Amino acid sequence: MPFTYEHPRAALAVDCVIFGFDEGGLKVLLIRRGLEPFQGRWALPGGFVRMEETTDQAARRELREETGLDRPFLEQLYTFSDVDRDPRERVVSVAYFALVKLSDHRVRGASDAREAAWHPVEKTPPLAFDHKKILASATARLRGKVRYQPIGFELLPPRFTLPQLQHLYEAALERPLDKRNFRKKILSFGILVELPDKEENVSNRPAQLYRFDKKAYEEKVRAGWNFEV
Amino acid sequence: MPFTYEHPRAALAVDCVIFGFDEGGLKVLLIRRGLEPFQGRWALPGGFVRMEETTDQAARRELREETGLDRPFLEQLYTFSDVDRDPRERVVSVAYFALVKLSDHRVRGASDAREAAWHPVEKTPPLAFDHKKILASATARLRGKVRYQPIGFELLPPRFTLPQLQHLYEAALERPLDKRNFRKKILSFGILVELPDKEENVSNRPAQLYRFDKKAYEEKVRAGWNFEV
DNA sequence: TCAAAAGTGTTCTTGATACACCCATGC
DNA sequence: GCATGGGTGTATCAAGAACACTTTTGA
Repeated sequence: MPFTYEHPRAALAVDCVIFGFDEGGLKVLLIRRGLEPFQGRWALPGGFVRMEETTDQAARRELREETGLDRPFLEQLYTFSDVDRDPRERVVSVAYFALVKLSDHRVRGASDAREAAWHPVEKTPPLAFDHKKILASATARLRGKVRYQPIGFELLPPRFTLPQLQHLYEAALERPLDKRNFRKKILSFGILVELPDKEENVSNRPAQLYRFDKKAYEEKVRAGWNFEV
Repeated sequence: MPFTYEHPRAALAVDCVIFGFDEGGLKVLLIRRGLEPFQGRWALPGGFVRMEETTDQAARRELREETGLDRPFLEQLYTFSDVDRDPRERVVSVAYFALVKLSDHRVRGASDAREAAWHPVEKTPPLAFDHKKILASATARLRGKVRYQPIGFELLPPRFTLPQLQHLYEAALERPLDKRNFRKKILSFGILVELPDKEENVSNRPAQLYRFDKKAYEEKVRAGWNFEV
């Protein structure tokens, strides 16, 4: 129910599309709503913006509350303002786009009052509000972004293999990539460091482990490099 | 001065970065403020979002009020929410990015109470609020967008020459382009129609006039074409 | 020894870049 | 006839795409 105003104003909220990645592919973090409207439905984590914080700060706060992570990759996505997107009253929502390492993070889940879970991006349950639209917009952004910015490293654990990275790219771009060309390209960027170890406990040839060289990456960004895949 | 609320809420505004192009280069439409704060300073055209309209509709309304144009190219840019971006009270602004044909349009200018004028993008006067930041964000978007979407046609008159188009690209990308390679590339897209006429009243060889073939363009977008310059 | 996934080079094709001279017009 | 900007083609180089076999491990 709306508050009473001298002149009514829209409420301002943030919603976060939080992507993760594991063997099962791209995942998005959803919360099951405990209250009306849309009670019992899954929704993007979000909440109202406080008077003393920016929308960025609000998104970061939500993200910390839901995932416990402090410095995730986070950027503003788009502002959704359909007049009736919330049945209670006018709520304008600034959507954010976040990438987290599933390895870092265990969802708070049932310990909290709310139920939270990772869902495969390509088959989410019905969502509350206009969150289906927001999610579609976020996956489009992910697909676009992955092509020219090496954001894959935000989603993978600190030590990862090239096949893992390739699967991530294939999931984001929704098309298969040639193994040899992919390796050639990625390694040519010079932002991966080969580690002394290999994958363990696999029943096939173990893959080489790498880590992302953030320093080298930032150098090359400054030097105007282009990381188009 | 803020209204009185049970719980205070931010006000919601839109600001429009409206680009035009003529012989002098890229221009942006600015309004000189008649009221405090920032009285007398130049600012981006904008205003508050009404309860019964989306931010898109509010931006379109502002644009129509300032330029008289009805169907300009318009897209959402970014939402600016710094707590003290407006000295009066908390105002969150959704910025929009618009392209108009200067040929279509004469600024309402002094007829209105407000003074409005086109300023060269690369040397604008000091701006009110955080509008310098918004403008910088818009020019970055323009530079990025021009590379893969033929938005040049939104800024040029219905009939234009290839040298005009090239100058526009050079202004947006802030670097010179090779004439022959540019023509080859642009014509290869197959979205320009050669008109029967040539430029007039020039003291040199008159340039061929073209028009943009919107139908062909939309066909090719559907077919998955790529218009990277 | 078999199954499963990792790793490795070369060829071909395509698109990007670099570059210099003649042409049409107004004055 | 001269100054001004418009218009044209080719050769070189770099990057992207296609493609098949050998290697390492656990079972």
